[in-house]
Amino acid sequence: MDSSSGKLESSDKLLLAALHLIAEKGYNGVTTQEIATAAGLSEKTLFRHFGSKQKLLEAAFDRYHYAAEMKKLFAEKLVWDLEKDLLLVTTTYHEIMNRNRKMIQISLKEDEGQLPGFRERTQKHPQQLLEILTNYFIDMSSKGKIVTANPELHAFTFIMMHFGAFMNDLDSHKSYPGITLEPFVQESVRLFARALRP
Amino acid sequence: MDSSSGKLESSDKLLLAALHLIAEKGYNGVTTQEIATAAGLSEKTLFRHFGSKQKLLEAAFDRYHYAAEMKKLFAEKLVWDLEKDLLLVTTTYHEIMNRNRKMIQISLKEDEGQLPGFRERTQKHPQQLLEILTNYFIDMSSKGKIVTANPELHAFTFIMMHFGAFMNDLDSHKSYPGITLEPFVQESVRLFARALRP
DNA sequence: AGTATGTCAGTCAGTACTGACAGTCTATTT
DNA sequence: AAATAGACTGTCAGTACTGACTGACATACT
Repeated sequence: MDSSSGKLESSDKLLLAALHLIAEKGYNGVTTQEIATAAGLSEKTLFRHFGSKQKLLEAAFDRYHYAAEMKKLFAEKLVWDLEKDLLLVTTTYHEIMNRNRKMIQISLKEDEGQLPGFRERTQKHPQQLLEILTNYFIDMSSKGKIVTANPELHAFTFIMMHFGAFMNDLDSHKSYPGITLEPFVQESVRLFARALRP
Repeated sequence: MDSSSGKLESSDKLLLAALHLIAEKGYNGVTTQEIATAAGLSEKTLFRHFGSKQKLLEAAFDRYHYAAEMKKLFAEKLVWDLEKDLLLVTTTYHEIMNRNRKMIQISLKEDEGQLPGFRERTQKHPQQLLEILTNYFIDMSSKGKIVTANPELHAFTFIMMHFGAFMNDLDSHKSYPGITLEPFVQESVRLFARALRP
C-alpha cells in the first residue's frame, strides 16, 4: 500500500469510475460490471470492497463531496469594494460548484429515495451563499455604497445568474455556442455593480 | 372514440403517465408495468399501442413537446420600453419553459444516446431567445435607450438569470425556501433595467 | 363483425450478488 | 536463501430476481 505513490488504490479507482459513469448515465444506467471494467478491476473486487452497488455510490459521495464552510472563505477576504467582492464571490462559487460537479449531476439525475440525504448536502452551499451575500448587501447599503432595497432578492438574483450559467455548462449542454464562462463572469459582475449603484 | 368528451384516450393516458413517471424517476427507473398501472390500463395495452418502451417515450416527447417559434411571439408585441419589454420576455420565457417542464426534466436525466435528438429540441427555445434578445439590445442601444456594449453577453446574462431560477424551481428543489418566482421576476427585471440605463 | 382491452402464463436477456478455488505479491520468519 | 503467511485480486460457474415483451384466449362495447 504505497499511499504516497501516484497509483491509486483499488477502492479509489472504483469510486472514481462509479462517480464518472453514474454522473453520465444514471445509477440505473450503469452496471457493476461496467464500473469494475472501467476501473480496470473485476466485478468481484467491487463487491468485496463495497458489498453492494448502493454502498458503492454512497461511499463515492462521502469521499468526494466537497463541503467546506463558505463563511470562512469570505470572512477575511471581503474588501468592501462592490465589484471586487462580487468577483471573489463569483469565482469562489464556480470553483466549489465545479469541484462538486459530478455529485451535482448525480443528484440531478436520481430522485430522492435512491439517494438518502444527498440533496441536502448539494444544497448546503447555495443556502450558505445566499445568507452571506444577503448580509453583505445589507452592510454595503448601510455604508451607503449600494441601493438599499431588497437585499435578499438581489442576492438571490445574483446567485441565480451564476447558477444558471453553471447548469448551462454542466454536461457541456452547449446550448449557447461561442459563449464562455470567463467573459460572462466579468460582464455579469460589472452589470450587477451598475445595477446596485446608489 | 369520443374525442370531444373529457375522457382521454388510452394512448394519451399512457403517454401522460409515462411522461410523469419518467420525468420523476428516469427512463430506467420506471417499469412498463408501473406506467400502465398509473394510466389505469394493462401492460399489454401499452405494448399493443406503442410496441416498445422506447417508442412510448419517443411518442410522448413528440406529442407533448411545445415548440413554437419565439420570433412570432415577440415580433409585434415589443413596445421599446426596456422594463416592459423585459417583463414580456421573461414571462414568456417562464411560460414556455413550464410548458416543457417534463420534457426538460427528462432530457436532463437521460444522457444523449437514449434520447436521439431530444436535446436539440429542448435547446431550440433558449437559442432563439438569445438571438431575439441580442437583436433587441442592439436596436435599443442604437436608439440611445441603453448602454451600447456587449449586447450578446447582456442578453446571455439576462437569460441565465431566469434559466437559473427555472432550474432551481424544477423538481421543487427548494434550495431557497421563502423565495418565490413572482417577486423575483419583478425585481430582476427592475435591476437589469437599472444596469443597462445609459 | 370489429375494435379495444384484460388476463395469464410464459420466454428471454440482463443484472446484482455469491461461493469456491487459484494466482500473485509482499513482508516476515526460519 | 527459502519457506510461509496474509492480503488482494482474478476466474468461473451459478443463483435469484427483475423487467421487457409475446401469444392465446376471453370479454365487452359499438
